[in-house]
Amino acid sequence: MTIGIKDVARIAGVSPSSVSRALGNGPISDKVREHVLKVVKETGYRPNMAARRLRSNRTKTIGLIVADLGNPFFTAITQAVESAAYQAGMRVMFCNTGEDPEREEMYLKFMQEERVSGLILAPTTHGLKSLSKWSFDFPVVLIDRAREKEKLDVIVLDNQSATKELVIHLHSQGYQHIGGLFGATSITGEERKNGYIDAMQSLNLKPDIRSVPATADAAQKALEAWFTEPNRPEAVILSNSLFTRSALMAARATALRIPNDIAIAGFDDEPWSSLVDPGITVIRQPVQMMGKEAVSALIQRLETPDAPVRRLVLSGECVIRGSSLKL
Amino acid sequence: MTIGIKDVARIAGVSPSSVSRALGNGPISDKVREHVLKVVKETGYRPNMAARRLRSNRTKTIGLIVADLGNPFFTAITQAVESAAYQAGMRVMFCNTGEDPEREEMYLKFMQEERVSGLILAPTTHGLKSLSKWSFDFPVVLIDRAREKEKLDVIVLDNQSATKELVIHLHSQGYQHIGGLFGATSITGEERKNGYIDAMQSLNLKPDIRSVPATADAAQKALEAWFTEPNRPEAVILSNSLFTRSALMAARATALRIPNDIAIAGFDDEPWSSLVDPGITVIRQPVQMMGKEAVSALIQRLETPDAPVRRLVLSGECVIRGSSLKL
DNA sequence: TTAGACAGTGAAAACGTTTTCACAAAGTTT
DNA sequence: AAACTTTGTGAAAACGTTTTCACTGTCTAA
Repeated sequence: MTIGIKDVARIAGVSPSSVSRALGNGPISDKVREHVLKVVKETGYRPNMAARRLRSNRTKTIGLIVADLGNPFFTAITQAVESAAYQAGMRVMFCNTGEDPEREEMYLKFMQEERVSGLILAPTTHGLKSLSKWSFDFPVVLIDRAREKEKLDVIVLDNQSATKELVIHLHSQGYQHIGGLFGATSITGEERKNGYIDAMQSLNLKPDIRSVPATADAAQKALEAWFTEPNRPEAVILSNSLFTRSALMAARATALRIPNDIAIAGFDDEPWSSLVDPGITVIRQPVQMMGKEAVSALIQRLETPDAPVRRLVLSGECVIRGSSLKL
Repeated sequence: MTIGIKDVARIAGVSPSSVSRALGNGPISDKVREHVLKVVKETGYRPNMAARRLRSNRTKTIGLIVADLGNPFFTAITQAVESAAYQAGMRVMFCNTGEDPEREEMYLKFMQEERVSGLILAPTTHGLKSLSKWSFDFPVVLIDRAREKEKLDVIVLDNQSATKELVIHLHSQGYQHIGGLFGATSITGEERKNGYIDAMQSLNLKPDIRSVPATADAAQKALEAWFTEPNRPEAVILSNSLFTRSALMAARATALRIPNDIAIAGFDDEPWSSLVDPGITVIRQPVQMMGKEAVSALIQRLETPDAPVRRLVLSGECVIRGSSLKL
């Protein structure tokens, strides 16, 4: 038998309405408020969120759907979103699709059933493309993954420029045959691939591309094969940190030294990027800011639903380490 | 204007009760069920979870509170719990305390307000000690962090034995002066410390201990100082992967070679543990199983609330790599 | 003083479901 | 054929809050 608002009201000698007002910020005298809050504390009363949400029709909850919690990029996003939401007095309902469109769809439905106030979403490519079929009655902010023209608010990295920077850096070191391994299941991988192609072409270099699903195994297998081909690349760009890890393992398996035999540059600065020897050259993303801005965009959208769509494009920072230098 | 169960009922030409029964598994004829489900699909009706939970008094939601999402151990736990819960037809409400007792308390309150079906908790030391003050009206399972005698179901690693194994391994390599750095804020750190002391004493070695708060910075500072002392240890045991990372950086900062100048062994087998050179000797925890067993324990407890308390102690696996060998 | 505005309060309606209850129709046992 | 069960259905109550509405005083402006 849990204690309800009526019990508190009875004990405090007031009406349930007054208790509700004391807990919220309705019009109430200081005297009654204090007294009620005292009783609330004494009784250990905890409001029933389900009832509260049903009646008030406000959930004060932000949905967050990311594609892969195993990717440190997304755990960092998650932490940033949670902390920003917390500061804004909102809760986060967190879901992880594991790059699986089916689970993504399930969670999207779920968000609708929960009647979240808003949603922050890092969709799979499939999800992104079918997003127009949905009709959400809450604002949606896309994070990390979006196309050029979306009808939603968007927070992304400037993938094109970031990849270009990596290519130019490798080229400036004297590498000519620069390969690229890109994730086939995310729009991010695609954008980075395009940036790579552009950059290579403007340097009069011939692009050399492989695409694989976003799993460490697939990447490693592809890389090992690639590394043992007769005309393997001198350098390779990896479109995410999972792939970078795989590249290190593939290099080890095929007995290639970094950067002597194969130079390496990738995305996402992880704790271990500087621990391995040589350190890995990476694009560092402003993850904290991305999470914070996503929440902020959502809140702005809630305040002004009809404001024009915002697209925030952030720049990555190129951190150069030994893995990409020419010895 | 979102569509409700009454709208569906009207369109289908039945009563709301029948719609409810068709969606749940109440007694209903196949004919009506099929028809209703068709209308549900056509209209895109999404049940209001708040209303459903309020009336049915069942949330079908598992709360999960972990201490540090930045720690890959906990992201793995989170993934395992989510996947097990999903299979059991339950949702997960996820929270991250960041080792902050205040936030932990807030989230515990929150779980009560949400009326979760059950809670899986990795508490801070503070939270663990004050747990008896709370009265939850749902089952609680402690994961990773619990004392010897808890009145709750528990899933933990055999920290004592695992640490002992590390000590014995280092000793068998010929190391005598083996130090230990342990987290001061978790019971896990404490248990590992005790295991270390026991093992050292039974080998007639003198324990040499440092304790720090569970942050990379604190650990690195402590280690750098330690590594430059005149009688620094020949080998050091780190009680979590954050600390292991810090140890690598501290060794680099003080120009100590691993394992020549300082041998290293720690907890948690992370992707980078084998990528660095030399690879790190670690205790690998059965993370998947821990998450799965936690959900399973919770569900069993829900089914048989009065069954005796279960304490599941799992063994770690010692993975030996170059960082702990004697050259 | 009187009228009007205003602040504080309680009773009761409302939120969108599920569940209880009553009942009719159909089946099953005597 | 009578007396039970069983099955399927709809009306209405119930879940625990917030919000609307009406009302009582108190304060302010004329």
